[in-house]
Formats: sequence, C-alpha cells, structure tokens
Amino acid sequence: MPSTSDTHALTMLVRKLESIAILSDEERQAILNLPAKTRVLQPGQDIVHDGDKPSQCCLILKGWACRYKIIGEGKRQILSFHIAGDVPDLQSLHIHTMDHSLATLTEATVAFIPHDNLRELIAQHPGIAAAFWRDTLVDAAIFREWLIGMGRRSAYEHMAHLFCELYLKLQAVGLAGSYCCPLPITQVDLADALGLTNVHVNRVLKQMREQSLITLRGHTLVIEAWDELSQVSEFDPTYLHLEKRAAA
Amino acid sequence: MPSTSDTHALTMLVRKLESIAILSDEERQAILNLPAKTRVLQPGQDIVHDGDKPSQCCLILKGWACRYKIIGEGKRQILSFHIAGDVPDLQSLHIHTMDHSLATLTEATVAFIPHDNLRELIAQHPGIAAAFWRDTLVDAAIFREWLIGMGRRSAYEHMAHLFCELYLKLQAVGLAGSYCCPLPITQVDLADALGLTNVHVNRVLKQMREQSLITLRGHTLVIEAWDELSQVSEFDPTYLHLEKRAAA
DNA sequence: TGTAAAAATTGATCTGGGTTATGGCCGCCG
DNA sequence: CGGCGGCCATAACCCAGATCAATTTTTACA
Repeated sequence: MPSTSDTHALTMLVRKLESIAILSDEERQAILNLPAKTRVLQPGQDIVHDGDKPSQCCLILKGWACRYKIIGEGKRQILSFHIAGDVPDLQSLHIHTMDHSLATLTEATVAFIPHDNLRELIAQHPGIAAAFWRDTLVDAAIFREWLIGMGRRSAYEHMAHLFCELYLKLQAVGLAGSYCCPLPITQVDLADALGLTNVHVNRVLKQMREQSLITLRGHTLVIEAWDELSQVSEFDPTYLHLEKRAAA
Repeated sequence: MPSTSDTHALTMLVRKLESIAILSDEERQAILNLPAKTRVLQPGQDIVHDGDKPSQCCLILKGWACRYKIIGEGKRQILSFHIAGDVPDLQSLHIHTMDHSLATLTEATVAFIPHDNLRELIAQHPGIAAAFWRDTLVDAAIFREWLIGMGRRSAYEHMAHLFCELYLKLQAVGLAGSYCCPLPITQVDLADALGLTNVHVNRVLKQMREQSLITLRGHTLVIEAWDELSQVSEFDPTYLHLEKRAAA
C-alpha cells in the first residue's frame, strides 16, 4: 500500500465533471491544484466503513468499487457501483456520519482529497459546487431507478436494465468499446446488487445467453442485442442525465 | 384551484431547513422574501410529470405527496413520501428533465417557487445552498435504505422499518404525537412503496396487529411497541441524519 | 340517510426466486 | 505438481409473496 502525492490523478476528476458540466479554464486549474494522495488497494478492501466520520473524500482512478451495507446475519446489499472518475463518498462533505460502507470490488487505485481543500474549492468556485451537487443528484436518480427494478421488475428485466446502465456509464467516461465493456465482478456481487441470490443470477445469465442477448467472457460483457436488451427492460437513459450542461 | 401569493407559506420551509441546518437571521429573512404561489390540490393529482422540464419547485404545506414512476402495463413504484416542509423536486434546479412524477396522495396545499428566485437565493447565500444540498443528500440516504429493504428484508421487516422511518420524520417537523402519527394513505399506496401487492400488505398488517406492534385506526398509525418494531426491522435512525448541524 | 364507489379483508392456489447441495474448473501457492 | 479456495454451474426441492376471486366495511356525497 504505497502512499504518494499525485496531482496527475486529478485529471480523472476533471474529465468526470466535464461529462456532466462545463468548466472554465480557471475552474479546471483549481481542481488540478487540489492535493491528492494515491493508494493501490486489494480487491474486497474497505475504503470507508459504516459509522465512520471521514475527513477526506476518495476519487476512484482505476478498478471498480461499490457502496454496500450489511444487515442481519451477514446479508449484503450493494447500493451502487463506482468506476474511474467517481467520488462515491462526496456526500460526506455535508453528511458527517457514513450510513453505509465503501469497498473495492477489484484491485483499485484511489486518490484521497481532504474535505478542507474541497470545501475551500467549492466556496471559491460556485460552478464547481453546482457540478458536484449535480453529480450527487444523478447518483440519487440511479438509486431511484434501482428501487424501481427491485420493486417492480422481474429478475430478468432488472438485470437487463442494470447491464444497459453500466454500459452507458462506462461509455460516458470512455471505458466501453462497441457494445462491450468490462464487468470485473463476480455473480455474488451482481446478486447483492440486484437483491437476488447468486444461484438465481446464474440462472438468469444462462437464459440471457441462450437468447443471445449477451455473452460474458472472462470479465467482459458483450451486448449482442442492445435493442432487445433495452426493450425487455424498458430502459430509458434519461435518468442518467448524461447530456453535458452548463452548471449555472 | 385558487391561486394566491402567500409569503406565510415560507415559514414552513424555514422550519424544515432549521431541522437540518443552522440559519442566520439574514438567511432566514432571505427565504421569507421568496415569492410563492399557493394552491390546494385534490388527492391523486399530479404536480409534476415524468419528462417535464419544470421552471419552479414545489413546497408541500399540508397533506402528503409522493414521487412515483409507472412502468410496464401500469405497475407503479412509489419512490418516496413527502410531508409539510418538503421540496420534493428540489433536484430540478440542477437536473432539468424529470425522470419520475410527483403527485398528491391526500388533499394537499402546495406552494410554487420559481427556479430563478431559488437560484438567486443560493447564489447569494452559500449557507442556504449547503442546507439545500444537504437536504437532497438525506433524500438519497433514504433511497439507499429503501433499496436495502427491498433487496434484503422480508415484507414484515421492510414494513416495520418504513413505519419507524415515517414516525421519526413526522416527529422531526412536529407532526407526530407520542408514538402515534398520521398515515393518510391507502394499502395500495403502501404496497407500491414497499414493492408488494395490496393483498400481501393487508396480511402483513394483520400480523403486526396480532402481535400488538401497531394499530391502524382511520388514518392514524399508533405504534404500540416501538422497541419491538425497531428491533425486528433492525432500524437505525442514523441514515435520517436528523441532528441539527451548522451548514458550513 | 341511501347508495355507490373505494378500500379493506380473506381464501385458494400458483410461481418466481430462495435454499441446499454437489461437482467442475482454474489459478495460486507451497 | 498437487491440493486448496474462489468462482461458476446445475439439480431438486421449498416457500414468501403473487395472483385470482369474492365478500365486507368504510367513506363520500346526493
């Protein structure tokens, strides 16, 4: 677990924010001037834990992470997936106690930025504050869509919907190919995200393979039939709010 | 549907914000100076609809409202409940297209405040901006908790958890009595929020009554055994982030 | 105060997804 | 290079909650 100061990491944050807002040169430079300490984490390692009161935020640079919570005798619910450019605990700036945990799913590189510096940044750059706020609102929109999937979609539809979502999110930050993208997680992870068991995830995946909607080779997802996949899950990308917009 | 200008409505907004942040006299006054148009709506009436691009936010003054989305052939998922003091479409300030609808559940009084005035307010008062941001973050925390309920709790646990949540939220704005609070919604509404059928909601309610956890008279919920209710649902109020805090 | 619609209740039956269990594959480490 | 642990796969059986179908109670309003 080496710990180094790495300003270059912040270009990932600039890229992410520019995917949802328009930044001025000055704003871009202010972000790049943030201090950041980069670390490499092993798969399955906690970054922040339920109940913590963090004094820094974490920026994912490489690999996948997830928010999750454990209830009962070890039942896990994954609340969101996170990829390069995400700041999954941005809410800790305004909500001081973590109500869930954050962990890596794969080996991952993450950068840590102190709250103090982020607060100063948003105090001096309202445009950046608006972009961050917007980012947390898109996050909430994704929670809502997951709620709909859990409550009112079948396992098959829900999973198809998730694949559509992940593909578009990865594409938006340049991490997807043509109808194919990395999916470096296990079936257990998928199950815990979808509110299913690993056994049933396996059954549904088999079905989707049989109907030639997808293939899953190693750790990459290939979408063989985007139209069908998005149709069976009634996928409407509006909720991802991917169009670039002026912050103010 | 009378339409009048009613500055007095804004004291509800001040009260709500003061339940999650500390406001200065100047900030309080700035909020009270907002323009607001008040209307009385019938139960089941849409306030904003999926796909709209609103130019104002709505503040609930009386009655209950909910966010919801319809999928498939009329399946409804309720995403959140809203009570007096809530601004359920605050996110429309930064996310321009609605990805869900907002409707009344009971007869309700709501006030409308133009985006332009809200934007000016938060531009001039960073403390208010922070309080609003925090409010949307608590919203997201509630979505996460609902996700956990849908994914990993039984119907019984999930419903018990919801009752604990609603009671505390109503209490926080002075709308609950001693272990009793209004619950002016139908079993169908409850089912659509919990991702169940009305039939099963009825059976679970019966069970909860039989075990003397609650009683449901008319439109008020009486919690007969708070400790048991919160225990069976592993209810931990942290995620509501109700403690009052300085915004900055 | 009658009466019609909305809401709650209950029973019978069915099914999507859970549970339990077992075996195969593959990569890693000793 | 052999054994062990993580992950994937599949089979057999089970159950929480869905579906379908009435019936009763409450509410709203003429």
